[in-house]
Amino acid sequence: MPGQVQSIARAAAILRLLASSSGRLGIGEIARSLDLPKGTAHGIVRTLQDVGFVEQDKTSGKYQLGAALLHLGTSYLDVNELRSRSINWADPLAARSGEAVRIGTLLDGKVLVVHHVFRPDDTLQTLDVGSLLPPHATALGKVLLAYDVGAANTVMQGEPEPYTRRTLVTARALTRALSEIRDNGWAAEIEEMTPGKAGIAAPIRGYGGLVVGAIGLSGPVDRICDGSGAPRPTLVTYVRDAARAVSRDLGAARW
Amino acid sequence: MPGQVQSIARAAAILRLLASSSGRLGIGEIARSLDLPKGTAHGIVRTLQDVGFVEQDKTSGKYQLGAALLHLGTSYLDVNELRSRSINWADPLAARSGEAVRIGTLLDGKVLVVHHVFRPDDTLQTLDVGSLLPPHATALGKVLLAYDVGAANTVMQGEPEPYTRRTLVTARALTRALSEIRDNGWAAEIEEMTPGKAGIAAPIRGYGGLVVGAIGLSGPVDRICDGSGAPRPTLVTYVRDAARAVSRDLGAARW
DNA sequence: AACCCCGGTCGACAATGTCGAACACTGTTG
DNA sequence: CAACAGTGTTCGACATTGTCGACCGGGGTT
Repeated sequence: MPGQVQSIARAAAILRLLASSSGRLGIGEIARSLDLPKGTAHGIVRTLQDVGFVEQDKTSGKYQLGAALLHLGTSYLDVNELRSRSINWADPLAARSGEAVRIGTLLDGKVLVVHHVFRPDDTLQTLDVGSLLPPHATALGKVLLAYDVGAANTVMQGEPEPYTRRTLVTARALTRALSEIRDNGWAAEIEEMTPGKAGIAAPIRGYGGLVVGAIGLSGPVDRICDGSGAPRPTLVTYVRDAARAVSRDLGAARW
Repeated sequence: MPGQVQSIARAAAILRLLASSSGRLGIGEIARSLDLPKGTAHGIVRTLQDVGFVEQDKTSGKYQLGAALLHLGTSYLDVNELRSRSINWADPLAARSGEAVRIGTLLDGKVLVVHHVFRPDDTLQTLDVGSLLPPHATALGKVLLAYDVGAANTVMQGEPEPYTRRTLVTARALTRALSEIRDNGWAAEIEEMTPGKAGIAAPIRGYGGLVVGAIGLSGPVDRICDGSGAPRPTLVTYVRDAARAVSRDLGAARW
């Protein structure tokens, strides 16, 4: 495979940098972070500004992401087949379970939320479509890792952040959990990300049976789990049924 | 101002092309649309694919927007000051008025929705944060045009699409409407976009008094307007109050 | 089997982007 | 009050870099 177009790769790196370091960055900081000459960085940023991908704060002179990206991002949602097929099944799942439903896919080793249905009868929730969740501490993420050995290895190379006492951080614990998920066909997460919260998720398969995403619900641990501390079987069934339905819509043969 | 970085400008054009022609495009179509040699287009697209901005459908070989854009888009929302300052005031406005509230800004001569609060007690609504609205047929858009002569001229150069019989399409009608909006300090739209729907909007000013966005509500015409067909004064006051509050938060001196 | 369209590859050429020094400006510091 | 340390920005010479068009291999269709 021939090489990349250097300037475009650099432009993308600048955009990612601006996205990660939430807030505004000066041209000097950008150049330093990416190890580029200031002049070069400036040229790239200027064209990104011309096309609306970054904006410049007039008073401070610093740069931030631009409005054009918002439209591109939502345009992605329009063509994303995983999302469009999921919508029909996510709403019923939320209604039946009474919990918030999210659909995610793997992006760069993390979980990208492509759809989100609020918990019924609860208003104050923030939409987190487009946000990235940690793969090792969410039910969605663990499902996705279970069926993507490459990503799973990458996560275990790094140091998984311990959000709570129950977060799986060692490679041993993660490997065992993922293997169990593969056997069961679904994953649970109980207070591994936030105390008092739990989640259940199952894999969504696309054409050819490949896992292309995951669907899951999350809520207070005392509603997700039964008295013995295990996920309620009825909820698990709901989630798995929804996952199978979406998979069927996506053209997965018989899952 | 020195020139742009050619390849980046081209890459941006490809992304916009993919966003507009909703669906997948082949490399040939891309090259033809932008008048580029196939080889060149391929190199750019390949790089965009490597950074996750476009994805390729394995079976058809066609390209579409990639997942990384979704995250960049929402990252933009996180740093967007207009949006973050608006949120505190959009919810109360929706609650007081009982209607859906939207906040928009001008992008490329169209209205980009940066925040959206659903109408209270109504569930089935689709979130249109990130979507583009026509400037000449929405209350938000007319407000923004009224305070941006450049964009207003551009819109009038083109041929404004007539959505309904009441849509303003001639330069004369638009110019008069915008002038009136400037005098009043707010705008209304009654069945100019969709029959049976109406909206009210007011300008949001940033530091220095410049108009940086607009806030408005929309709903069924019989709830927005009173018996005589004019927008209800109480609703207009609500909207203007909210716009002033946001402007104050943004640092506009006395508006 | 001949054809046409597709996406992908390759290598030569020069247009293109890169680079580092210099500029104008601001706010701070001695 | 001047020197300084920052900032974002400009410029022009150089050669790296991306562009370009012909060519390859494969699927469909005719």
